[in-house]
Amino acid sequence: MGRWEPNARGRLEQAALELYIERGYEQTTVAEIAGRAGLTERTFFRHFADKREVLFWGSGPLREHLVAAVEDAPDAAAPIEMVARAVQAVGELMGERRESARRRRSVIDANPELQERELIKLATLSAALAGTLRRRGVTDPAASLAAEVGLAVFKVAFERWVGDPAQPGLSQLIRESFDELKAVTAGSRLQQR
Amino acid sequence: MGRWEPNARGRLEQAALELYIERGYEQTTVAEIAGRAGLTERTFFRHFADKREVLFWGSGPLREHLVAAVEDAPDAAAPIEMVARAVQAVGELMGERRESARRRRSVIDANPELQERELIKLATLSAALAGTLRRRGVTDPAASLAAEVGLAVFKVAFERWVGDPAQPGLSQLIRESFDELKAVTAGSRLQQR
DNA sequence: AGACCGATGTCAGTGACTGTCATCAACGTA
DNA sequence: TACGTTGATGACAGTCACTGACATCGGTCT
Repeated sequence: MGRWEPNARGRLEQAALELYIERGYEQTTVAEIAGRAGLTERTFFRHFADKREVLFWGSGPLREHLVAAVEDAPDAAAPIEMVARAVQAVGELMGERRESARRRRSVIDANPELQERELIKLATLSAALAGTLRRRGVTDPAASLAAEVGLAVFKVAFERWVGDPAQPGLSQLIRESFDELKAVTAGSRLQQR
Repeated sequence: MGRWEPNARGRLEQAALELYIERGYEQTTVAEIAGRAGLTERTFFRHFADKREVLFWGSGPLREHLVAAVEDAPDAAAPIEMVARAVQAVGELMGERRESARRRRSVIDANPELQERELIKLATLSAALAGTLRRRGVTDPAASLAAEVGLAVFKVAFERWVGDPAQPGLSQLIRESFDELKAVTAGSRLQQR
């Protein structure tokens, strides 16, 4: 057995989530989180860059998953279709954990600092998607737009999914939102020259 | 003459921008900003909620402008068209100050904290747009999507505009990006059921 | 004159985050 | 077996963003 209890990182993550839910994000100090995990404040910052990051480390694997899905899409697919497939794949992963997503979401919704972090994580995903599209030969305005728009669709679908228990599964909501996107952008008056 | 030099807020803003450019955002302390403006640190925080906000207070008027443009759009216009008009209007406003936009952008690009703030400001604009659309009778998935997608288009156009001096005016880039959006989302394989 | 107001200064905090050095079990190696 | 190395942690001091409370003092109103 090691010198310390195993899984320090996991204990910190768990303690942080609990405290953020119990008292709110701002009312929780890093020292309290570390204390509940049986560690010191300094150690917290060795595992997470800052107090917010403990809620967002999962976005790394998410990014890899998205990128892989775009890389694996058939050549014949249109760019937006590649993105749609990737977003779908992620949606199916998250679809399992609706309750835990809702808990996490309630914490984030209550604090603007956390919302900022969430947005930059999404922007990172979008940039990764756009880069992958470019590597597959999609030229630039289209690549950025497809990635950006695809993530916007995901965002809208995800919000409906966590916000209303009466809604169907995430996968289906994403599909519906992509259809809605098509309807919205096909507005006959879009050409305004 | 008043007891103090006038325009404290403006002096703080000016001093902050200068210092952020000279030394970088992180290397600048609020005390230094206040000192250059002939004020104290405490006074800085009376004018700006935090060290970043000094770069972003302009987004308030921007929001009002966007919302007004959507409110003034003709009833016959499709939702995405209302958003496109609003974004165009804003684009024409900013189009004048390309150099100052570039300076500001270089500061923001160099610091993730500032990028986070920028993103949440954009999200606020998107939410305001969506709310205005709803008030005009657009139902919800469509309203959110039109707002979100419209701002994504703006973002892409804006990035090209500030990033490459060889690009045409912002107004034209926004028009082109909306066209590109239409092309991208019209991909024949979008229906993936 | 005197009461009040509003912008600023002063000062003493709290808490996030960092740099640095010490500790000590585990592990490899002579 | 002894010994050097490594890696995760603790201890501690420090910086800086941000806040609350109270003092100051021209300008303004009555």
